[in-house]
Amino acid sequence: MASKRATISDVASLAGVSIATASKALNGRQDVRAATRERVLAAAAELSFQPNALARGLISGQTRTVGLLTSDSVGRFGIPVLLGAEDAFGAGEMAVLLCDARGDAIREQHHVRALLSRRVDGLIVVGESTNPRPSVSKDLPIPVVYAYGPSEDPSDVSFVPDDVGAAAMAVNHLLAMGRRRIAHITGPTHYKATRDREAGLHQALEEAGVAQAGQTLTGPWSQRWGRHAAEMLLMAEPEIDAVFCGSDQIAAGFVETARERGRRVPDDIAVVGYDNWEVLSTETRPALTTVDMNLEVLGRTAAQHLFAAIDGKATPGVHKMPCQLVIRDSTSPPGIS
Amino acid sequence: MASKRATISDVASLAGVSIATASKALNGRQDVRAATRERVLAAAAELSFQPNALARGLISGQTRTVGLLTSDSVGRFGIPVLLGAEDAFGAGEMAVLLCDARGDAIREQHHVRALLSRRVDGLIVVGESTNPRPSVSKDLPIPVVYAYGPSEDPSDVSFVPDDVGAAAMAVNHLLAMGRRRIAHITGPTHYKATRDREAGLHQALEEAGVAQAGQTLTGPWSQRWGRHAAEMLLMAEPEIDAVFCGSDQIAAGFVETARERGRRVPDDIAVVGYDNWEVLSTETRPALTTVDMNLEVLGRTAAQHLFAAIDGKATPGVHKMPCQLVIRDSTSPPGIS
DNA sequence: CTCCTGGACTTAAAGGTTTTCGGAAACGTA
DNA sequence: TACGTTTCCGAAAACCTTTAAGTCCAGGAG
Repeated sequence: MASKRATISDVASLAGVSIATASKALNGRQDVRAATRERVLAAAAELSFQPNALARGLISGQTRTVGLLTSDSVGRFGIPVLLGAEDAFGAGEMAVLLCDARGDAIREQHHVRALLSRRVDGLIVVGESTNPRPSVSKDLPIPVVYAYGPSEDPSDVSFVPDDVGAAAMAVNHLLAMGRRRIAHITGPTHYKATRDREAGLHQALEEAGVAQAGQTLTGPWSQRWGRHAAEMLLMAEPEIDAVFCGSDQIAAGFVETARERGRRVPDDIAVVGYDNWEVLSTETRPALTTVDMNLEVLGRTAAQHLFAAIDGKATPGVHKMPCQLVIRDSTSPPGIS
Repeated sequence: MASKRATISDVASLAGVSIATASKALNGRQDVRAATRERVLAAAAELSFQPNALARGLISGQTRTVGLLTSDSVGRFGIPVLLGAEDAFGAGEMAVLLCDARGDAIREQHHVRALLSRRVDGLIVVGESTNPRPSVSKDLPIPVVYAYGPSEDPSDVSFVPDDVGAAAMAVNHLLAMGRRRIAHITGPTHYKATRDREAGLHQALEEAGVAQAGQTLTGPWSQRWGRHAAEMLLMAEPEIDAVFCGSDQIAAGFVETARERGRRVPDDIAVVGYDNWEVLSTETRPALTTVDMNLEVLGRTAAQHLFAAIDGKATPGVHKMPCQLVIRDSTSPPGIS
């Protein structure tokens, strides 16, 4: 459609100057008379000139592009991290090259090579869970930052949510609301998230000198499991006054069954979820108090840190990012709701 | 960390040949003796040579990169489309440059310019709703394909779900199950999706010579609205035996309230949702029969079409992609469930 | 008058790869 | 021996931009 794209030499000849002068004028550098600059700018506008980023990158060695390598395309957790990162980059003039390895190590290596070949300035690897994952490759010529799923190698840079702290915060909230018989329903134990959140629960209970009500119940991350666990729990420990759930899905299931069994939430039993998955947490009745991992902030922070690393200053290690407790009706004091 | 990256001239001198020969050997072209090729390949492997995609793109004019421009980062609908596209590209050697305009036209133009400057080979624009949107720009030197949200300009290429057909299919399913008093609860009328789905409903009812039960109820796309509408509907039209809902959220709300009001689903009232948002459609009781828009397929198709357009053969117009009815328990015949 | 200074502009190299074309060697034929 | 053909390889241009270095000129100082 559009005729051949204009190059800087087209602009230069239209303005009647040399290529070098055109370049200087366009980049706002010294040694160009104001009138000349005007002429060049006018010519560039007329030809709607766009500098070729490839040629520019070839010279400078900087492409102003980063790779974003994700393992779980469809994942609930990868997306916000990705958005946060894209946000941080978009503010400047960075671009994001998106790759999805679908959890396959071979494909991941393939993508890393492709990104290297495209001379990206850095790499963000976002995991599908907070379980540590193999380092993407030992000696890459570019900095790498891990988000959500940390690297196994402690000399890499990783950003993860502070699950332990968040769980403790959630449980402390329940304690502050006067609850003392707190049960725990959560996900599979092969998730580090599960173990971390349980650790946070125990830590908070221990500090307060309160015993956990019943055993921790582990199962899949599903609403169905929340309902099933609710039945078991209400049978085994009928006197509980609070439940800390490992996810909003589990919490939603618990709330539903508790209602059906005639337990009032929050009056009889307070419930805290995890993830702040809005379609669940705001639509249950009552709306769920829940932990928000601030994943967009995490992604943005990871991206900003990648900038720093590109500029030379990296701080290795696993950085724990604070989470936030979103307080809604499911933990209101009795009589308020 | 890693020493300076190897160039083809490093490979050539290590193999003891000229740059031209090295290039030919690496690209598997003629006019190279087998033994020479071996030597070059060995040298490349030893230096772990990666051809510089920038230099390559500069010459060929093809970057093997496409831009993916989305308006609603966080959107439920953009994501699967994006994944499908990424999938189609990843199969070849294409890379995806991701941009999020956050629904801002200015930012969108900015991103288009940046992508053009990076010399992408094509552009996919994914919309946040099926409402037609302004064409991204009149005369772009590269092909553009619109996915989910079509362009206002009929000479552009757009791929959208066939909402009319899908709604008709859903209603025909209800009719086939023997339902005759079918009501409709849906979203805001300023969504084309709402209007299309209602059109499909009417088309199917008319063909069958059946009248709609009550007025169409429109409100927000929320579970809350589903509950509210359910109360109104069960009051106004107590004899309905089926409801076609404009989204799974609305359907989930309806089902919940219907249960509470003592109506059995599906025995008394069959329910069909829309979107197949699994966290809702499979976790309601009973699980929802619902329309799956096959958005990943749509995204993949759009990407494949973009390939074709890059190679010169585009077929303008709005292409309606078929949807699929996922049948679950919420529409089983009475007595089966 | 010469020399110097500094501004405004141009020339040319560099960056890494692909590709065209020409060259050289080896071989067969007359 | 002279010539044509085939096979393999290398020199150099091209892609587009940035930048270091160089040219040219006017004007001021000595």
